[in-house]
Amino acid sequence: MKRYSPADIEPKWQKKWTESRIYAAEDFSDKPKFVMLTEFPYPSGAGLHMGHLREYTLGDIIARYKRANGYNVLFPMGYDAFGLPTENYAIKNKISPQIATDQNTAVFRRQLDMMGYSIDWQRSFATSDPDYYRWTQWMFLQFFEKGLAYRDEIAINWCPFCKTGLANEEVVNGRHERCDNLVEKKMLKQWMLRITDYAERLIDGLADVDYPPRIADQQINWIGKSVGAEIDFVIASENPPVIANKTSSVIASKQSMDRHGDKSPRDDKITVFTTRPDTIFGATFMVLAPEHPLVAEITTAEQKVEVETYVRAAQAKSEIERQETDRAKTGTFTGAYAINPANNEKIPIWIADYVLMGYGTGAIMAVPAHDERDWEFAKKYNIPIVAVIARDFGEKLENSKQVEGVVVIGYDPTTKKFMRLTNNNVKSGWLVSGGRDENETFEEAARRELAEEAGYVKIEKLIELGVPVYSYYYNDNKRSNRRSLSHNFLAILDSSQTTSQNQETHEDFSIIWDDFDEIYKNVETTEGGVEHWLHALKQAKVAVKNYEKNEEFTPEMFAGEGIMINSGEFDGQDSTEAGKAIVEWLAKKDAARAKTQYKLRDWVYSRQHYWGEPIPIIHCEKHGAVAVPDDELPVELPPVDHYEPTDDGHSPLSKIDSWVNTTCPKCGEPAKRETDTMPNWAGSNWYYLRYYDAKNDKAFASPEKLKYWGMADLYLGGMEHTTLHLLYSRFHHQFLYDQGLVPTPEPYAARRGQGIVLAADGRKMSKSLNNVVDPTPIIESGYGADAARLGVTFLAPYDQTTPWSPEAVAGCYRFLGRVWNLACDVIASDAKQSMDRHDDKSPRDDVLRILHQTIKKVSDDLERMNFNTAIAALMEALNGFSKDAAEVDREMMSVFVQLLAPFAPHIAAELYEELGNTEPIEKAGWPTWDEKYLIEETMTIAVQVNGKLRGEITVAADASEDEIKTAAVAVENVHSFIGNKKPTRVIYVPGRVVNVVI
RNA sequence: GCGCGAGUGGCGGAAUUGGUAUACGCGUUCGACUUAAAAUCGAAUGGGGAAACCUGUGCGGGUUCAAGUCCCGCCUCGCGCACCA
Repeated sequence: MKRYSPADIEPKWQKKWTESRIYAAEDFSDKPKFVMLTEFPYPSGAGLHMGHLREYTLGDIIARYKRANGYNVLFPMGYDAFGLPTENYAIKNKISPQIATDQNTAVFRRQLDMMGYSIDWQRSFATSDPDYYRWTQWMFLQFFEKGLAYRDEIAINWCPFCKTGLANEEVVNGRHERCDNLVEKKMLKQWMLRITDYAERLIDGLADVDYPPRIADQQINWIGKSVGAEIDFVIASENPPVIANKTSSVIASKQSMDRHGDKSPRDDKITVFTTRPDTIFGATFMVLAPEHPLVAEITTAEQKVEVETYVRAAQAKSEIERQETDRAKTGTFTGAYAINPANNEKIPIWIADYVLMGYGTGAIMAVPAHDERDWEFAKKYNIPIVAVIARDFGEKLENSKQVEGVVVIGYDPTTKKFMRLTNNNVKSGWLVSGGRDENETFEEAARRELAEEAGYVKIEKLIELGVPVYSYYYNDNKRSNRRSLSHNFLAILDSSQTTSQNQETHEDFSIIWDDFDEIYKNVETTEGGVEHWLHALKQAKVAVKNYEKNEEFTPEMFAGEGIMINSGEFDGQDSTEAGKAIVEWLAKKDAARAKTQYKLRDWVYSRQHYWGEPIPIIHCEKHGAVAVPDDELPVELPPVDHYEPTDDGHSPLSKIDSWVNTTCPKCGEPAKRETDTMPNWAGSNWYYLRYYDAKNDKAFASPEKLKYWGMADLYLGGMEHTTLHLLYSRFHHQFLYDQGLVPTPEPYAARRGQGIVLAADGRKMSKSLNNVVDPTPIIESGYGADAARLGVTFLAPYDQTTPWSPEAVAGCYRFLGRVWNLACDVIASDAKQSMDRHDDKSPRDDVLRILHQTIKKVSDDLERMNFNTAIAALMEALNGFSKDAAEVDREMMSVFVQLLAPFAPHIAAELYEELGNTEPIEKAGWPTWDEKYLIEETMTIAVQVNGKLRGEITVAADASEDEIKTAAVAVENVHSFIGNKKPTRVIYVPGRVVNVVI
């Protein structure tokens, strides 16, 4: 035979496969079915890239492996053809998008064929085929009829470069994910899909499918579920709102002028959404988003100019600017007040751009003690901070009796040292602390304890260290559990009193003065729960710093759960429980209701472009938006002279009067067609279903075939689609399921994301960096498709982002050349009819063992999708074979080639035939291993002394544990390490290692 | 800031339940073949050391006869989200 030459054998086999249709999937086959779905390509002008190569090669490996294992495999392919890139390509090259699509899909088809993929091409289509998008439009009308497709005029994301509206998911860091241009806000009347109705289902459905955690987490995160409550705050009536005049158009609205005059107090309320109703007693102000409709109504005359200025400034800020999180908080007071429904306190209403109109109600109750943003804001504008949740330290103890007390940290400003008490044990110490007596304030208790325990009475300044804390302990004397509410104080001592006086009650205590780090460490060594002391010390450190800078001490912000304080009847309750109780309590007064919020927004479904599915709606003056009747579908794209998008928010279709003007399907009166088209994602929402019945012209697919094929068993795709296509198509499918149109609640049984192939320099491949590697030239340069397939698979685990390595393909090519040469040798010699040779430990046994080990390893690795290590195992096997090449016969070589076939199908098919097999390799099934060939006569065991490797022993496979241990100790090197010491233990791990412990 | 993941030779990466760290490939060095080069084949290859041996999986501790793997505390990088109340 000749040398290995992929250029000769690959096209030959590709032609055979196409002609024999050997990879066609069979509807209703008796075999178990397996749908291997890969994301279909967007047929851009650039052709197949490395990402495609990796994804489709992985898909093909699995498809071929499953087929060999007896599955009826559907491995389909289509084209996601509608959308901006094709339109831009067409405009640039002055051809129609249809022609551009035809040209590009032809290129893709040729390139995919070159790779030898086992695709069932009978079922292929492009989403821009009218036969296909007829059903895309039909499905849109199902949403429309159920009220899940609706029109709304809202401020949407607008890409000024692409001149189209975008969905939320298409905006990444304020930029359009496709063209990377900054996105603007624009008011447009848009078609929307009510994906928010499915928010809960989209989360719940993840429990029933096999997605990697990072994908499921990312979707859950994006949906952004928050459980909380809506609470109404009545606007205080003694501040009559000013009537805005006509010139102040920024905040004046017609509505506000109309509504002023006759309003009941109940109407004048601001509804907020909060996840922390438990903190409501600490709501010391409210904040409205600058765009909030009530801003104009409530602003007082004195504040009008300031508020208008602020609102204007907020509007002028770009989305990017408003999203910068490290920006200092800004805002302005409206002059109005609201009543906190929990405690009837009058609290000021501010506006600030850290509150977003697009989430919740666009208004918040601000609780500065327990929310970082509110805390920053309150600090800046000197708004009171009221703590209503106390930190809860240590483990909760049952049946605790509540006690109250103080902790006092003494500080000497002259020496800058902190005080601790101790007795004989100098290592540890404690802080001044004690219970509060009846009729005594906490501050009085603090002064008394400091005097009694430490003997200090002159205090320059006593500072309460923020929020009181709870801690738990067991009281030895009373033999019961205690829960202690402790107020913490920093006592800045008066420098005129340099030594302790009056130390009456506890003369056995002595005082130690420490630097902060020391006292922190020494208190820490005290037995028992001192967490709350450490917390108090940290607070004291901050307070000292403030004191030295002559600043007020601002209590810390605490956003966690804890115990209720300053909250009326709810005091002492656990905040989690109290939150629910407060909502119920307010609900009885009709001032609150439980509410779940999602970050997910409804899906902006309109695009102002030519190359997409026309939205099949007719606008009639009498009947409004009317669905195009089913028998008139598809609404085909009319030919146009200019495809360029316009700036006015309308698609080029709007310019074709003959197309736009039609009649109303309901009344026959003149009417106009909708001129917006659907987004790129519309076609990919359901394409997998079309593969099940691609030629059907009565339905998008027949119920029988939908039922037979069911869910896609494995869906391989890019991580970048997790919150785009993957989320959208799950929503779309769930809706179809609810209408009884598909038999499964989820579209994909399992999802895996392949990693990105970076350029060899470790950066992303991009035209601008000029580091793009195309797969096709690699094949054409002589390495061939098989080497390219091996190369991209061998690089790294399939789901890992990794740099491309041209040398890896060269290495794989060498490997295939060696496989080829070995097979040639086997065929040429042909002498070894030596199946019967069974000497002990013959070379033939070695070769057989290697073969069966490899069958096992490759099978296991393929099941776990460890493709790179499966290839390594094949390489190892070849290395082993090469050592005893004379022992390898045709049968063994055929099995090896079968194992190679999913990865490198062309060379495998060729060699399988050359090795004398009459049936094609596709009919050969998958090899199985026999355990009896795996058994070795001897085994090598490592010998350690105290866990360090000191030698090796080779023993018979059936040697007893005692024999092995004896042999291990006898090893000369081991012996020298043991010397005359006696081993205390000898540990034997079967088949692995002996460890001698001395 | 929040969520997820990862740190192992010169490089990509291996390592079932804790059990001989660096499989496999690339690169490098030496050798064979050759007039020569390429291709191919063979050998070596974590670091230090002549060797015995020491040392070594991001850093610091811990558990264990034994730690890349488990626990505690950090650091760095990547991805996603980000003023979401």
